[in-house]
Amino acid sequence: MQTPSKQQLRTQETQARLLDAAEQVFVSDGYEAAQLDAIAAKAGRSKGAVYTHFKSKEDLFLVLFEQRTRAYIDGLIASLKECTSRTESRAAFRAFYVGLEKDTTWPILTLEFKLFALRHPEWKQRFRKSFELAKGRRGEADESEIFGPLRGEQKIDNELAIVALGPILSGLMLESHFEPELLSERGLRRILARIFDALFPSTY
Amino acid sequence: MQTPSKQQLRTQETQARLLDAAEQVFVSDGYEAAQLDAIAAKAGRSKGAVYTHFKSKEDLFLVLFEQRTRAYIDGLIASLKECTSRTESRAAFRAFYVGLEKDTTWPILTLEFKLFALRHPEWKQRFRKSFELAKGRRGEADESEIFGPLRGEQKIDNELAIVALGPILSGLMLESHFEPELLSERGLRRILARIFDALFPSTY
DNA sequence: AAAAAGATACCGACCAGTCAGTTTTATGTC
DNA sequence: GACATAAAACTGACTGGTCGGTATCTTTTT
Repeated sequence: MQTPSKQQLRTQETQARLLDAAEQVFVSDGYEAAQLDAIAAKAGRSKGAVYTHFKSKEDLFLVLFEQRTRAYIDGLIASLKECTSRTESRAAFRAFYVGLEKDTTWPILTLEFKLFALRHPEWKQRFRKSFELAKGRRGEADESEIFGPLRGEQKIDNELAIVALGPILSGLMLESHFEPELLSERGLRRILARIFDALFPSTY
Repeated sequence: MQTPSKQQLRTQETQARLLDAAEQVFVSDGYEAAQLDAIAAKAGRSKGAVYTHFKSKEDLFLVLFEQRTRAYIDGLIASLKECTSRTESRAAFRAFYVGLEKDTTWPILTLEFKLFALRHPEWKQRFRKSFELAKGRRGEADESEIFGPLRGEQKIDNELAIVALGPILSGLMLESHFEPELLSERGLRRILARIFDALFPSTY
């Protein structure tokens, strides 16, 4: 891998800036209300720059989705790779999930992505691609069978639990804005931990 | 209470039609993308009619929120009122909550409401009013102390659990569109039941 | 006859997307 | 190295469609 040219660096820099700015604006205003001018300004660029790097507002949003989903999965995989025993894996998974309560952006962003996908069936295919990529990589990591060798109902419950974690976090995160005392950082951690332990009993 | 005049009936009819149409369009398109023309058309009225009954698009949305929140709480209270024992109350609450998985509109609508409130702090006051009304009525119903006489940590965990239920349902409902096999109606019921039982143990 | 509900045509602000022109980087050639 | 030329990144002004809101007129109810 050779050192990137000045132009490649420039491109990377601008794209990263635009994606970061887009993330902020999409989360705080929502996809529809988000303005490309605002995103560009926050990135220290002009709207024209957006269009040299992305095909459209929708494309920018989808690339952001793909990029962030990959990063999220990478983080999860990384924290699982090091584990050697099943108990260790479970603890790492639990810590990763419960620790997400500190990130106020990601849970809302995923909500926005899913609402968008729901309402733009023409992009569903592209979303599915990322979902399945993520699923595949999680599957790989799960070769070690973190939760088990499971069969029948147990296996289904486990899969159910895995797909449920993210949405539950998103829902709670959003609610925390309206119940700041109860769903404080501490409260969130507490209830997330309870839910995790209920969905993933430490012994089967 | 005297029989309503023809005009009052007309008004009620139109408002109900507009609110029903608004609910559908807001859910399927999202607040920002929803068009008043579309809402009016779906209600068999014109945009002008919207403005004889509501101050603005925002007002329509907020009235819808207030109306639906009241209806939701009414439903919950009604199913609790009949109970005489604590076990009965718990079962009724559980059935009510787990049964919500059949309603695909309400969970998404609440998401939309909360995202709106998050992004329009100028309306936060009006939202809070409805939230507190709902909370108050739930408190009344809870005079029978459905979940027990609780103290300390237990009491906090119980309150946490109560506010968590709704958002969890919303998150899962949204996710079910992307995991239709796992989060089928049956799958949803199953995981909702598990979560409920974990958050509200039948014995303390 | 007057007041309320509703329809329709219209306006103006807003904003995604475009385009012509400028700056920056890459690729030569001597 | 200096200089020319092309290509890519970027800017800023502009445009055209969209849609919340309004004003005027018609219909229904009192």
